[in-house]
Amino acid sequence: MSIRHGLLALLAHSPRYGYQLRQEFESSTGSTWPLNIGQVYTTLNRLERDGLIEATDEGDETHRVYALSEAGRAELAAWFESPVPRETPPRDELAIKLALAIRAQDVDVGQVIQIQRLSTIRALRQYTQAREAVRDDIAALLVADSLVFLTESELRWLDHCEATLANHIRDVPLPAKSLTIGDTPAAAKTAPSKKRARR
Amino acid sequence: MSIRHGLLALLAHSPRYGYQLRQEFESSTGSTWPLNIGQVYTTLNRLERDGLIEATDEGDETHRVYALSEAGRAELAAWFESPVPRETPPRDELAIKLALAIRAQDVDVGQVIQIQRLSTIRALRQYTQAREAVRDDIAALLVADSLVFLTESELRWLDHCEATLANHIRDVPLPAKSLTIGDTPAAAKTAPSKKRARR
DNA sequence: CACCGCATGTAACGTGTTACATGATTCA
DNA sequence: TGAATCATGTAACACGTTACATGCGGTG
Repeated sequence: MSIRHGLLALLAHSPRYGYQLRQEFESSTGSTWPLNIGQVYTTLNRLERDGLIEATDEGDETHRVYALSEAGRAELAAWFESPVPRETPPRDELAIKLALAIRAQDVDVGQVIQIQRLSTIRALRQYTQAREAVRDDIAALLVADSLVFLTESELRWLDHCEATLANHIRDVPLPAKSLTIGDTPAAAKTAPSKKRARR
Repeated sequence: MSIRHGLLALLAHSPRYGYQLRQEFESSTGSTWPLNIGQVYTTLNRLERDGLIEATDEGDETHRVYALSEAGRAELAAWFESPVPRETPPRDELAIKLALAIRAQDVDVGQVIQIQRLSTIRALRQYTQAREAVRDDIAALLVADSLVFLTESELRWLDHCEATLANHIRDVPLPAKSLTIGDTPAAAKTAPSKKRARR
Protein backbone atom coordinates (compact mmCIF):
# COMPACT_ATOMS: atom_id res chain seq x y z
CA MET A 1 0.00 0.00 0.00
CA SER A 2 3.05 2.15 0.16
CA ILE A 3 3.09 3.47 -3.37
CA ARG A 4 -0.61 3.99 -3.48
CA HIS A 5 -0.41 6.26 -0.46
CA GLY A 6 2.87 7.70 -1.60
CA LEU A 7 1.24 8.99 -4.76
CA LEU A 8 -1.67 10.38 -2.77
CA ALA A 9 0.76 12.22 -0.50
CA LEU A 10 2.53 13.78 -3.47
CA LEU A 11 -0.76 14.75 -5.07
CA ALA A 12 -1.84 16.47 -1.87
CA HIS A 13 0.71 19.12 -2.64
CA SER A 14 -0.71 19.98 -6.02
CA PRO A 15 -1.99 18.19 -9.12
CA ARG A 16 0.63 16.17 -10.90
CA TYR A 17 1.09 13.79 -13.80
CA GLY A 18 2.60 10.34 -13.66
CA TYR A 19 6.13 10.97 -14.81
CA GLN A 20 6.41 13.86 -12.39
CA LEU A 21 5.19 11.72 -9.52
CA ARG A 22 7.93 9.24 -10.11
CA GLN A 23 10.60 11.96 -10.05
CA GLU A 24 9.25 13.40 -6.85
CA PHE A 25 8.81 10.09 -5.13
CA GLU A 26 12.39 9.20 -5.86
CA SER A 27 13.78 12.57 -4.86
CA SER A 28 11.65 12.60 -1.71
CA THR A 29 13.49 9.59 -0.43
CA GLY A 30 16.89 10.75 -1.60
CA SER A 31 16.85 8.51 -4.67
CA THR A 32 16.96 5.53 -2.39
CA TRP A 33 14.11 3.69 -4.00
CA PRO A 34 13.55 3.69 -7.74
CA LEU A 35 9.88 3.76 -8.64
CA ASN A 36 8.77 1.75 -11.60
CA ILE A 37 7.07 4.08 -14.07
CA GLY A 38 4.72 1.44 -15.39
CA GLN A 39 3.44 0.85 -11.92
CA VAL A 40 2.81 4.54 -11.45
CA TYR A 41 0.34 4.51 -14.31
CA THR A 42 -1.44 1.35 -13.24
CA THR A 43 -1.65 2.66 -9.69
CA LEU A 44 -3.02 5.98 -10.91
CA ASN A 45 -5.66 4.07 -12.84
CA ARG A 46 -6.67 2.15 -9.74
CA LEU A 47 -6.73 5.32 -7.67
CA GLU A 48 -8.96 6.98 -10.23
CA ARG A 49 -11.21 3.95 -10.41
CA ASP A 50 -11.48 4.00 -6.61
CA GLY A 51 -12.41 7.67 -6.65
CA LEU A 52 -9.38 8.85 -4.70
CA ILE A 53 -8.02 10.98 -7.52
CA GLU A 54 -9.51 12.71 -10.54
CA ALA A 55 -8.04 13.61 -13.90
CA THR A 56 -8.12 17.38 -14.32
CA ASP A 57 -8.66 19.29 -17.54
CA GLU A 58 -5.55 21.39 -17.02
CA GLY A 59 -3.59 18.56 -18.48
CA ASP A 60 -2.83 19.10 -22.12
CA GLU A 61 -2.48 16.22 -24.55
CA THR A 62 0.86 14.87 -23.47
CA HIS A 63 0.42 15.32 -19.74
CA ARG A 64 -2.38 13.62 -17.90
CA VAL A 65 -2.78 15.62 -14.71
CA TYR A 66 -4.47 14.16 -11.63
CA ALA A 67 -5.75 15.87 -8.51
CA LEU A 68 -6.80 14.50 -5.13
CA SER A 69 -10.53 14.06 -4.65
CA GLU A 70 -12.20 14.63 -1.31
CA ALA A 71 -12.18 10.90 -0.69
CA GLY A 72 -8.50 10.85 -1.52
CA ARG A 73 -7.77 13.62 0.92
CA ALA A 74 -9.64 11.72 3.63
CA GLU A 75 -7.80 8.51 2.83
CA LEU A 76 -4.48 10.32 3.02
CA ALA A 77 -5.33 11.92 6.35
CA ALA A 78 -6.33 8.52 7.69
CA TRP A 79 -3.02 7.11 6.52
CA PHE A 80 -1.03 9.73 8.37
CA GLU A 81 -3.18 9.36 11.47
CA SER A 82 -2.68 5.62 11.80
CA PRO A 83 0.46 3.61 12.31
CA VAL A 84 1.89 1.47 9.55
CA PRO A 85 -0.27 -1.68 9.71
CA ARG A 86 1.34 -4.50 11.62
CA GLU A 87 -1.06 -7.29 10.72
CA THR A 88 1.10 -10.35 10.57
CA PRO A 89 4.66 -10.04 11.81
CA PRO A 90 6.78 -8.94 8.86
CA ARG A 91 8.20 -11.88 6.92
CA ASP A 92 11.92 -11.73 7.34
CA GLU A 93 13.51 -13.83 4.63
CA LEU A 94 16.80 -14.00 6.50
CA ALA A 95 15.18 -15.30 9.68
CA ILE A 96 13.21 -17.91 7.74
CA LYS A 97 16.32 -19.01 5.94
CA LEU A 98 18.28 -19.43 9.13
CA ALA A 99 15.46 -21.32 10.84
CA LEU A 100 15.29 -23.68 7.88
CA ALA A 101 19.08 -24.07 7.84
CA ILE A 102 19.01 -25.06 11.51
CA ARG A 103 16.24 -27.55 10.80
CA ALA A 104 17.95 -29.01 7.76
CA GLN A 105 20.68 -31.56 7.98
CA ASP A 106 23.75 -31.17 5.75
CA VAL A 107 23.75 -27.40 6.14
CA ASP A 108 26.55 -25.61 7.93
CA VAL A 109 24.62 -22.96 9.78
CA GLY A 110 27.77 -21.19 10.90
CA GLN A 111 28.79 -20.77 7.31
CA VAL A 112 25.37 -19.45 6.31
CA ILE A 113 25.74 -16.84 9.03
CA GLN A 114 29.26 -15.89 7.94
CA ILE A 115 28.25 -15.48 4.33
CA GLN A 116 25.34 -13.31 5.34
CA ARG A 117 27.49 -11.27 7.67
CA LEU A 118 29.88 -10.35 4.89
CA SER A 119 26.99 -9.17 2.76
CA THR A 120 25.47 -7.25 5.64
CA ILE A 121 28.72 -5.50 6.50
CA ARG A 122 29.22 -4.53 2.87
CA ALA A 123 25.69 -3.13 2.78
CA LEU A 124 26.21 -1.24 6.00
CA ARG A 125 29.34 0.41 4.65
CA GLN A 126 27.50 1.32 1.48
CA TYR A 127 24.49 2.79 3.28
CA THR A 128 26.68 4.72 5.69
CA GLN A 129 28.54 6.19 2.76
CA ALA A 130 25.37 6.97 0.80
CA ARG A 131 24.10 8.78 3.86
CA GLU A 132 26.77 11.42 3.43
CA ALA A 133 25.42 12.34 0.02
CA VAL A 134 22.08 13.55 1.40
CA ARG A 135 23.36 15.34 4.48
CA ASP A 136 21.39 18.51 3.89
CA ASP A 137 18.10 16.92 2.94
CA ILE A 138 16.49 16.08 6.24
CA ALA A 139 13.90 13.68 4.84
CA ALA A 140 16.38 11.80 2.68
CA LEU A 141 18.83 11.73 5.57
CA LEU A 142 16.33 10.06 7.88
CA VAL A 143 15.49 7.56 5.16
CA ALA A 144 19.18 6.76 4.81
CA ASP A 145 19.43 6.47 8.58
CA SER A 146 16.60 3.97 8.61
CA LEU A 147 18.61 1.76 6.30
CA VAL A 148 21.66 2.07 8.53
CA PHE A 149 19.63 1.27 11.65
CA LEU A 150 18.04 -1.72 9.96
CA THR A 151 21.30 -3.10 8.70
CA GLU A 152 23.04 -2.64 12.04
CA SER A 153 20.19 -4.49 13.66
CA GLU A 154 20.58 -7.33 11.19
CA LEU A 155 24.27 -7.53 11.99
CA ARG A 156 23.60 -7.63 15.71
CA TRP A 157 21.06 -10.36 15.19
CA LEU A 158 23.55 -12.44 13.23
CA ASP A 159 26.05 -12.13 16.07
CA HIS A 160 23.33 -13.06 18.48
CA CYS A 161 22.47 -16.14 16.42
CA GLU A 162 26.06 -17.25 16.36
CA ALA A 163 26.45 -16.86 20.11
CA THR A 164 23.16 -18.57 20.84
CA LEU A 165 23.94 -21.50 18.59
CA ALA A 166 27.40 -21.88 20.09
CA ASN A 167 25.93 -22.06 23.58
CA HIS A 168 23.21 -24.38 22.46
CA ILE A 169 25.57 -26.90 20.94
CA ARG A 170 27.83 -26.80 23.99
CA ASP A 171 24.93 -27.26 26.40
CA VAL A 172 22.84 -29.74 24.49
CA PRO A 173 24.77 -31.68 21.85
CA LEU A 174 21.68 -33.65 20.87
CA PRO A 175 18.68 -31.57 21.86
CA ALA A 176 15.45 -33.51 22.25
CA LYS A 177 13.77 -31.17 19.77
CA SER A 178 15.94 -32.42 16.93
CA LEU A 179 14.37 -35.83 17.22
CA THR A 180 11.01 -34.45 16.20
CA ILE A 181 12.19 -32.80 13.00
CA GLY A 182 10.93 -35.64 10.88
CA ASP A 183 7.50 -35.56 12.45
CA THR A 184 4.57 -35.43 10.12
CA PRO A 185 1.02 -34.31 10.75
CA ALA A 186 -1.05 -37.00 12.40
CA ALA A 187 -3.17 -37.79 9.39
CA ALA A 188 -0.14 -38.42 7.25
CA LYS A 189 0.91 -41.28 9.47
CA THR A 190 -2.30 -43.22 9.11
CA ALA A 191 -2.72 -45.12 5.90
CA PRO A 192 -5.33 -43.53 3.65
CA SER A 193 -8.07 -45.94 2.81
CA LYS A 194 -9.76 -45.04 -0.47
CA LYS A 195 -8.52 -44.33 -3.94
CA ARG A 196 -9.52 -41.55 -6.28
CA ALA A 197 -8.17 -40.25 -9.55
CA ARG A 198 -5.89 -37.22 -9.48
CA ARG A 199 -6.18 -34.34 -11.93
CA MET B 1 11.61 -16.12 -3.38
CA SER B 2 11.30 -17.00 0.24
CA ILE B 3 8.51 -19.54 0.10
CA ARG B 4 9.83 -21.12 -3.04
CA HIS B 5 13.12 -21.84 -1.32
CA GLY B 6 11.42 -22.58 1.95
CA LEU B 7 9.50 -25.43 0.35
CA LEU B 8 12.67 -26.73 -1.28
CA ALA B 9 14.42 -26.73 2.09
CA LEU B 10 11.61 -28.73 3.68
CA LEU B 11 11.56 -31.17 0.78
CA ALA B 12 15.29 -31.73 1.18
CA HIS B 13 14.51 -33.58 4.36
CA SER B 14 12.23 -36.08 2.71
CA PRO B 15 9.35 -36.14 0.19
CA ARG B 16 6.28 -34.28 1.35
CA TYR B 17 2.85 -33.23 0.21
CA GLY B 18 1.45 -29.73 0.21
CA TYR B 19 -0.58 -29.69 3.37
CA GLN B 20 2.31 -31.18 5.29
CA LEU B 21 4.68 -28.55 3.96
CA ARG B 22 2.51 -25.79 5.29
CA GLN B 23 2.44 -27.35 8.76
CA GLU B 24 6.18 -27.76 8.83
CA PHE B 25 6.92 -24.33 7.47
CA GLU B 26 4.78 -22.78 10.16
CA SER B 27 6.19 -24.90 12.94
CA SER B 28 9.75 -24.34 11.71
CA THR B 29 9.41 -20.67 12.42
CA GLY B 30 7.54 -21.14 15.64
CA SER B 31 4.13 -20.41 14.10
CA THR B 32 5.28 -16.88 13.52
CA TRP B 33 4.25 -16.72 9.90
CA PRO B 34 1.11 -18.36 8.62
CA LEU B 35 1.56 -19.84 5.16
CA ASN B 36 -1.31 -19.60 2.76
CA ILE B 37 -2.26 -23.09 1.66
CA GLY B 38 -3.40 -21.99 -1.78
CA GLN B 39 -0.02 -20.50 -2.42
CA VAL B 40 1.68 -23.71 -1.43
CA TYR B 41 -0.06 -25.54 -4.24
CA THR B 42 0.61 -22.90 -6.87
CA THR B 43 4.23 -22.71 -5.78
CA LEU B 44 4.56 -26.49 -5.94
CA ASN B 45 3.16 -26.39 -9.46
CA ARG B 46 5.73 -23.80 -10.48
CA LEU B 47 8.53 -25.75 -8.83
CA GLU B 48 7.48 -28.88 -10.69
CA ARG B 49 7.21 -26.97 -13.95
CA ASP B 50 10.72 -25.61 -13.38
CA GLY B 51 12.08 -29.09 -12.77
CA LEU B 52 13.11 -28.44 -9.18
CA ILE B 53 10.75 -31.00 -7.72
CA GLU B 54 9.03 -34.14 -8.99
CA ALA B 55 5.80 -35.80 -8.03
CA THR B 56 6.53 -39.27 -6.69
CA ASP B 57 4.38 -42.36 -7.10
CA GLU B 58 4.40 -43.08 -3.39
CA GLY B 59 1.63 -40.58 -3.04
CA ASP B 60 -1.72 -42.24 -2.92
CA GLU B 61 -4.87 -40.66 -4.23
CA THR B 62 -5.45 -38.05 -1.61
CA HIS B 63 -1.82 -37.07 -1.03
CA ARG B 64 0.30 -35.69 -3.81
CA VAL B 65 3.87 -36.31 -2.69
CA TYR B 66 6.78 -34.33 -4.14
CA ALA B 67 10.49 -34.97 -3.94
CA LEU B 68 13.50 -32.75 -4.70
CA SER B 69 15.07 -33.28 -8.11
CA GLU B 70 18.78 -32.96 -8.68
CA ALA B 71 18.26 -29.46 -10.02
CA GLY B 72 16.25 -28.66 -6.92
CA ARG B 73 19.00 -29.91 -4.67
CA ALA B 74 21.50 -27.72 -6.51
CA GLU B 75 19.22 -24.71 -6.31
CA LEU B 76 18.79 -25.21 -2.60
CA ALA B 77 22.53 -25.55 -2.02
CA ALA B 78 23.09 -22.35 -3.98
CA TRP B 79 20.50 -20.61 -1.83
CA PHE B 80 22.23 -21.58 1.37
CA GLU B 81 25.63 -20.66 -0.04
CA SER B 82 24.69 -17.13 -1.01
CA PRO B 83 23.49 -14.24 1.11
CA VAL B 84 19.92 -13.04 0.95
CA PRO B 85 19.88 -10.86 -2.17
CA ARG B 86 20.22 -7.17 -1.46
CA GLU B 87 19.40 -5.78 -4.88
CA THR B 88 17.68 -2.52 -4.19
CA PRO B 89 17.66 -1.26 -0.63
CA PRO B 90 14.61 -2.77 1.06
CA ARG B 91 11.53 -0.58 0.77
CA ASP B 92 10.70 0.52 4.25
CA GLU B 93 7.13 1.74 4.30
CA LEU B 94 7.63 3.58 7.56
CA ALA B 95 10.64 5.50 6.28
CA ILE B 96 8.82 6.43 3.09
CA LYS B 97 5.83 7.58 5.05
CA LEU B 98 7.89 9.77 7.31
CA ALA B 99 9.80 11.28 4.40
CA LEU B 100 6.52 12.12 2.71
CA ALA B 101 5.10 13.54 5.92
CA ILE B 102 8.11 15.83 6.25
CA ARG B 103 7.66 16.91 2.64
CA ALA B 104 3.95 17.48 2.96
CA GLN B 105 2.44 20.56 4.42
CA ASP B 106 -0.44 20.23 6.88
CA VAL B 107 1.03 17.13 8.44
CA ASP B 108 2.19 17.09 12.02
CA VAL B 109 5.29 14.95 11.71
CA GLY B 110 5.74 14.78 15.46
CA GLN B 111 2.30 13.30 15.79
CA VAL B 112 2.96 10.75 13.04
CA ILE B 113 6.03 9.66 14.97
CA GLN B 114 4.14 9.41 18.26
CA ILE B 115 1.36 7.36 16.74
CA GLN B 116 3.87 5.01 15.23
CA ARG B 117 5.83 4.78 18.44
CA LEU B 118 2.80 3.58 20.35
CA SER B 119 2.21 0.88 17.78
CA THR B 120 5.87 -0.11 17.79
CA ILE B 121 6.05 -0.36 21.56
CA ARG B 122 2.92 -2.49 21.63
CA ALA B 123 4.44 -4.77 18.98
CA LEU B 124 7.70 -4.98 20.89
CA ARG B 125 5.91 -6.06 24.04
CA GLN B 126 3.96 -8.63 22.09
CA TYR B 127 7.00 -10.07 20.35
CA THR B 128 9.00 -10.17 23.58
CA GLN B 129 6.18 -12.07 25.20
CA ALA B 130 5.70 -14.44 22.26
CA ARG B 131 9.40 -15.19 22.48
CA GLU B 132 8.89 -16.88 25.83
CA ALA B 133 6.54 -19.42 24.27
CA VAL B 134 9.25 -20.90 22.06
CA ARG B 135 12.11 -20.89 24.55
CA ASP B 136 13.19 -24.46 23.93
CA ASP B 137 12.98 -24.39 20.16
CA ILE B 138 16.23 -22.82 19.09
CA ALA B 139 15.14 -22.04 15.51
CA ALA B 140 11.84 -20.53 16.54
CA LEU B 141 13.56 -18.62 19.29
CA LEU B 142 15.99 -16.99 16.89
CA VAL B 143 13.13 -16.11 14.59
CA ALA B 144 11.32 -14.48 17.49
CA ASP B 145 14.53 -12.67 18.40
CA SER B 146 14.79 -11.30 14.89
CA LEU B 147 11.39 -9.68 15.33
CA VAL B 148 12.46 -8.20 18.64
CA PHE B 149 15.70 -6.88 17.19
CA LEU B 150 13.87 -5.40 14.22
CA THR B 151 11.22 -3.73 16.33
CA GLU B 152 13.75 -2.34 18.78
CA SER B 153 15.64 -0.89 15.86
CA GLU B 154 12.46 0.73 14.56
CA LEU B 155 11.90 2.28 17.95
CA ARG B 156 15.42 3.64 18.11
CA TRP B 157 15.00 5.08 14.65
CA LEU B 158 11.79 6.83 15.64
CA ASP B 159 13.59 8.40 18.59
CA HIS B 160 16.40 9.40 16.30
CA CYS B 161 13.95 11.01 13.89
CA GLU B 162 12.35 12.99 16.65
CA ALA B 163 15.69 14.24 17.95
CA THR B 164 16.95 15.07 14.48
CA LEU B 165 13.82 16.96 13.54
CA ALA B 166 13.87 18.90 16.81
CA ASN B 167 17.45 19.99 16.16
CA HIS B 168 16.69 20.80 12.59
CA ILE B 169 13.80 23.06 13.40
CA ARG B 170 15.79 24.83 16.09
CA ASP B 171 18.75 25.37 13.78
CA VAL B 172 16.95 26.18 10.58
CA PRO B 173 13.40 27.42 11.13
CA LEU B 174 12.86 27.84 7.40
CA PRO B 175 15.33 25.56 5.65
CA ALA B 176 16.21 26.55 2.11
CA LYS B 177 15.20 23.08 0.96
CA SER B 178 11.59 23.70 1.83
CA LEU B 179 11.40 26.35 -0.85
CA THR B 180 12.02 23.79 -3.52
CA ILE B 181 9.29 21.38 -2.48
CA GLY B 182 7.04 22.58 -5.26
CA ASP B 183 9.68 22.07 -7.93
CA THR B 184 8.61 20.21 -11.00
CA PRO B 185 10.71 18.47 -13.61
CA ALA B 186 12.05 20.86 -16.19
CA ALA B 187 9.82 19.71 -19.01
CA ALA B 188 6.72 20.29 -16.95
CA LYS B 189 7.49 23.96 -16.71
CA THR B 190 7.71 24.57 -20.44
CA ALA B 191 4.43 24.78 -22.27
CA PRO B 192 3.86 21.71 -24.42
CA SER B 193 3.37 22.61 -28.04
CA LYS B 194 1.29 20.00 -29.85
CA LYS B 195 -2.03 18.36 -29.19
CA ARG B 196 -2.91 14.74 -29.48
CA ALA B 197 -5.83 12.64 -28.43
CA ARG B 198 -5.60 10.82 -25.12
CA ARG B 199 -6.65 7.20 -24.63
C1' DC C 1 20.62 10.93 -38.12
C1' DA C 2 20.81 8.78 -33.84
C1' DC C 3 20.36 9.03 -29.22
C1' DC C 4 18.66 10.81 -24.90
C1' DG C 5 15.10 12.62 -21.88
C1' DC C 6 10.25 13.33 -21.49
C1' DA C 7 5.73 11.14 -21.31
C1' DT C 8 2.28 7.64 -21.85
C1' DG C 9 1.01 3.23 -21.64
C1' DT C 10 0.50 -2.42 -22.19
C1' DA C 11 1.87 -7.42 -21.58
C1' DA C 12 3.54 -11.10 -19.10
C1' DC C 13 4.84 -12.98 -15.09
C1' DG C 14 5.81 -13.87 -9.94
C1' DT C 15 4.19 -13.47 -5.54
C1' DG C 16 0.84 -12.79 -2.03
C1' DT C 17 -4.04 -12.29 -0.31
C1' DT C 18 -8.99 -13.65 0.42
C1' DA C 19 -12.41 -16.43 -0.78
C1' DC C 20 -14.66 -20.30 -2.67
C1' DA C 21 -15.44 -25.41 -4.06
C1' DT C 22 -14.83 -30.27 -3.33
C1' DG C 23 -14.32 -34.38 -0.89
C1' DA C 24 -12.55 -37.74 2.85
C1' DT C 25 -12.09 -38.87 7.71
C1' DT C 26 -12.82 -38.31 12.64
C1' DC C 27 -15.28 -37.33 16.67
C1' DA C 28 -18.84 -35.42 19.76
C1' DT D 1 -25.90 -35.89 12.07
C1' DG D 2 -23.05 -32.21 11.93
C1' DA D 3 -18.72 -29.90 12.77
C1' DA D 4 -13.72 -29.98 12.62
C1' DT D 5 -9.65 -31.32 10.44
C1' DC D 6 -7.30 -33.13 6.56
C1' DA D 7 -6.29 -32.46 1.72
C1' DT D 8 -6.40 -30.47 -2.95
C1' DG D 9 -7.26 -27.08 -5.75
C1' DT D 10 -9.21 -22.51 -8.54
C1' DA D 11 -10.56 -17.51 -9.19
C1' DA D 12 -10.00 -12.88 -8.61
C1' DC D 13 -7.37 -9.32 -7.34
C1' DA D 14 -3.31 -6.21 -5.60
C1' DC D 15 1.21 -5.20 -6.12
C1' DG D 16 5.75 -5.46 -8.02
C1' DT D 17 9.09 -6.50 -11.77
C1' DT D 18 11.03 -6.49 -16.59
C1' DA D 19 10.31 -5.57 -20.97
C1' DC D 20 8.27 -3.63 -24.90
C1' DA D 21 5.82 0.04 -27.91
C1' DT D 22 4.75 4.71 -29.12
C1' DG D 23 5.61 9.47 -29.83
C1' DC D 24 7.60 14.22 -28.87
C1' DG D 25 11.55 17.33 -28.52
C1' DG D 26 16.33 18.69 -28.17
C1' DT D 27 21.34 17.91 -28.91
C1' DG D 28 25.68 16.02 -30.69
